[in-house]
Amino acid sequence: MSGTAFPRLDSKVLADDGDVLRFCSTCAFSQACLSEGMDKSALMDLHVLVEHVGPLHAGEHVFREGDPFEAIAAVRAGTVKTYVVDRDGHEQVLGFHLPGEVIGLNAIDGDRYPCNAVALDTVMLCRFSFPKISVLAARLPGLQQHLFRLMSRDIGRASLLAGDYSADQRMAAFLIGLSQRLAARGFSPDRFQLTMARTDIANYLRLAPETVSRVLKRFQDDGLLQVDRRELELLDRKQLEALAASVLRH
Amino acid sequence: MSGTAFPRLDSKVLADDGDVLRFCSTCAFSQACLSEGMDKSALMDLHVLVEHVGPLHAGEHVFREGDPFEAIAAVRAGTVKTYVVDRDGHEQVLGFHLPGEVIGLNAIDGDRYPCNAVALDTVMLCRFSFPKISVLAARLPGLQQHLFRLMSRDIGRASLLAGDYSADQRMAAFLIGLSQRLAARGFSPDRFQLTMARTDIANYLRLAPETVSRVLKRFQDDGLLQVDRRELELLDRKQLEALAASVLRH
DNA sequence: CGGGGCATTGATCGGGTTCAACCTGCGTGG
DNA sequence: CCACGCAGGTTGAACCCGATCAATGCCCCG
Repeated sequence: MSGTAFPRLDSKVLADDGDVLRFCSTCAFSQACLSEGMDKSALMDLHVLVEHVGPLHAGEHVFREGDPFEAIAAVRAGTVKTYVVDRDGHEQVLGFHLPGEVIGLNAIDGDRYPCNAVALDTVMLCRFSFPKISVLAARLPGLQQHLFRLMSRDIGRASLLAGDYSADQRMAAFLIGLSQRLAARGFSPDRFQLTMARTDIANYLRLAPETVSRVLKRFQDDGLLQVDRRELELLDRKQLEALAASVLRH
Repeated sequence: MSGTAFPRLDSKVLADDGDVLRFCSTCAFSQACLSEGMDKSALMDLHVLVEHVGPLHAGEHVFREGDPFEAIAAVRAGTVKTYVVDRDGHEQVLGFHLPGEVIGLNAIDGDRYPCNAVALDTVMLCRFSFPKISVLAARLPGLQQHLFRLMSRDIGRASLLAGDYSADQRMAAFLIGLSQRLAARGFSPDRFQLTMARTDIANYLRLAPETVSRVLKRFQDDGLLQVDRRELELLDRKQLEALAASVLRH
């Protein structure tokens, strides 16, 4: 459980190309590239450099801070938490990564990962060697464009939570954001699981765990949502969106 | 003063190639590309698509939120502030951009600029058409790599201030960061001008302007620095760095 | 049944905001 | 040349949101 999963390559899923393609047809990264103007043969080039990693189980690390940077990865299933730990041992959660989202982009500047990435539940990944995908991106404008966009999006996303918002605004933005991202991947936007612990949410939103509890409770009392342990249902999306608006900048 | 400077092209500086090169030899963007493994002829390709913009004067905008995105720009001289304004009119400062730094990277995902960029003093820019530089990046691995690194760096930088740090830590990190970036561009790391207003610093650090005043005063009383209006001298770098350490993650 | 980790709830505390007044340098016009 | 105005900056006092500390509750798993 303290080992790192990235170096390991689950080679049997690479047994034959047909298998790879079948697997990868569900990989959102490839699909997004397609929509960015890549043709079928280009997609083949992309697929041959994919390594399928997983399943990883809750608590297993994808990579750790300081590991040599070689690859980015697209989440295919599950949730990955990225975080850093400061010298006094406090954990700072950088983000939660759902299926279809890419991790490791913040490592490109530098030869080592600047943060940890850990599976919160059972996680499947597509791993892309960064040197190789760089070379490929030079040949495939659609891929280059896609990478540029992904990184640009992360820059914007990172500044979102930097604002000085109230606990209510932060929590609403977190829930609405989660809902939207899940919806984009075909999951229900109104009923979903919080795959992360309260303390993780708190660390991510820069709040105390107690505050997370209280805000969720108040939201429930006010009829905005229904929460039971990690099961969540959004009841008044309008009002939550209104709260989240200034954070998400609609 | 309410117009946008980006569309305008100061064509006379493009009169002949020699002139462009002379101008651009001071452009940090090109220099960084060189160090990223680009050869001389590749640099020429880069230079022919540069447009030199400026001088812009304090208060003039480089671009505004919602403007169609066409180009990124490297600051050659002066300071550029990027910011957004939320619906209730509160300004949120995203960053200050010194000579050698690139603005507009967060616009790549989307066809419009997601923020405003304004000159804080007299500013000179190198403007790079993004479609053109993308095409060029596909031919020049060094350039592609450089763009990837720039964006990756911004992702990391953006999450820096997202942590919940004390006012002292934020201010120290701001000053040390500024000092380091100025030093990297050949300016004095110990004596420099705060080109931005106190309220800008406050908005950037998510503090009240009053807090910025008080912290600066206390730092001065404690002998950490000397500040007079916008003139600043760092006196005890060690201690400031110690304060800033957890923010800057050394 | 017992234990341990996570979550909730209550009481208190404190850093930073807010509100308000005042200061200070500088440009402007009489 | 000085009075005025004004924007940016500073200082002081009260307040408030969220943190912290402490205790209790609740599941899940052994």
